[in-house]
Amino acid sequence: MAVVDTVDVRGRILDVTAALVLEHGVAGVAQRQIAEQVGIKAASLYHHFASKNEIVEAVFRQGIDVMEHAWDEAAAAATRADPRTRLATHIRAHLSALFENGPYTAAHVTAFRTAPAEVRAAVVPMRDAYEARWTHLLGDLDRVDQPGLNRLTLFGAMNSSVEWFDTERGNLDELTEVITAQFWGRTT
Amino acid sequence: MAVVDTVDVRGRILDVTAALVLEHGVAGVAQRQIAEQVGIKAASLYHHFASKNEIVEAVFRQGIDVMEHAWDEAAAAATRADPRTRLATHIRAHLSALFENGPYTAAHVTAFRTAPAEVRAAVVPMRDAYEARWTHLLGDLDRVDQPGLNRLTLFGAMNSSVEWFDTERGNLDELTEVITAQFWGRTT
DNA sequence: GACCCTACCTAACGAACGTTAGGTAGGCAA
DNA sequence: TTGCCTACCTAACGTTCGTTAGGTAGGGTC
Repeated sequence: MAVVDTVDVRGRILDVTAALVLEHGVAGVAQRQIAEQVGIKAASLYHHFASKNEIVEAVFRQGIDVMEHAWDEAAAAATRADPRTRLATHIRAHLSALFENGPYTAAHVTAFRTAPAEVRAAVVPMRDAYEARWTHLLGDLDRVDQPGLNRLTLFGAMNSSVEWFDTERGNLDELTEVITAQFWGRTT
Repeated sequence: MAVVDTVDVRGRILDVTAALVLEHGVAGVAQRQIAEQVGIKAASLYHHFASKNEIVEAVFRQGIDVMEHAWDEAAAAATRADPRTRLATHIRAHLSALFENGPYTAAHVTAFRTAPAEVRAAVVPMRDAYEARWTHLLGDLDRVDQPGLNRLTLFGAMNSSVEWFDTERGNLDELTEVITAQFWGRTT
C-alpha cells in the first residue's frame, strides 16, 4: 500500500472509536461502523486488536493518559502559585483534557460506567490513581470541609460539561472561573 | 391467567427497563433481557408497546414525570421560605427524584444522551420545560451572577451523584447541604 | 529468485438482535 | 353456547453482531 495516508491506522481506529463511543455508548458502536470510518474492512481490525473490548479498553486508557498528561502540565505550571490559582489551573487542565485533546477523555467520562465489566475492571486502577491525585490536591488546599464529597461533585460539575459545552461558542477560561468560584469562592 | 401477581405488567416492563438502561445504556439492553426479568416472552412485549424505542421513550418520560412531581412538592413546601432554603429544598427534591422514586430519573440523566435520535427528539420538549423551571428559580433567587452556566454545573453536580452515591450508606440531606453550599455559600 | 512478513482482503460462521405471524387459554357478554 | 377480547405463547423472519478462516498483494531480506 501507499505510504501516504496510511500513517498509524491503529491510532485512527482509536480516534474513530472514541468519537463513536462518546456519541452512542460502547454497546451502540459496531466494529463495521468503526472500520468504515477508518477506511478498512471490519475483519482487518483484528490485525491491530484482538477484540472489540480491547479497542474500547485502549480508548478508555488513553482517556486517562490525556487527563494525567494535562495534570502534569498543570502541576508544573502552578507549583508556586497561590492555592486558589493552583485549583483553577487543575480545573482548567481537566477541562482541557475533555475538550482540547481529542474525544478520549470525553468518551471515558461518559461511557465508562456502562462498559462491559471486564473492560471496567482492567481500567479501574488507572482511574483510581487519577482520582487520588485530586483527593490529595484538595486535601493540600485545605479549604473545603468535606474533601471526599466535594471532589465528587467537582468531578460532576466538570465532566457534565461534555453534554452541553460547545467548543466553538463557549470559553473554557470562563467556565473554569465559574467552577473554581463554586469550590473556592469569588476571586480573592 | 391468575389475577394475583399479574398487576400492571406494563409498569413492571418500565421498571425493569429503567433499571437495565441505567446499568447498560439503551443499546446495551435487549428486549429478551427485559422480558425475562418481567417473566414473559420477548414477543409479548408487543402487546404493551409497539417497539423497543417506545418502551425507552416511556421510561425517559417517566423520568421527567418523577422530577416534576418532586419539583411540585418542593415548590409547595418552600413558597415562603428564605431563598437559600428554597434552593436547598429543590436540590433535595431533585436528589430525591434520582434516588428515592425508582430508577427512572437516574436512567434518564445517564442514558438520554446516547438514545436513538427519534427517542430524544420526542422527549426534548419535556426536558426543556423542566430545565426552564430551574432557570426561572435561579433567576428569582438572584444570587449567582451567571445563572445559565451555574444551572448547568449545578445539574452536573447533582446528576453525577448517580455514579457514586450509595443509598444504603450515604445521607441525601448531607449531600444536599454540600451542593447547596457550593452554589450559595455556607449557612448564613 | 525464493522467502517471509505486514497489512489488508473476501467469505462465512453461529449467535443475538428487533420484529412479525399466527396461534391458544381463560374470562366476560349476549 | 357461542363469540369476542385480553394477555400471553411458539416459531420464525431477515438483519446485524463479533469473530474466524483462509486468502493475496507488496515490500524487505537473504
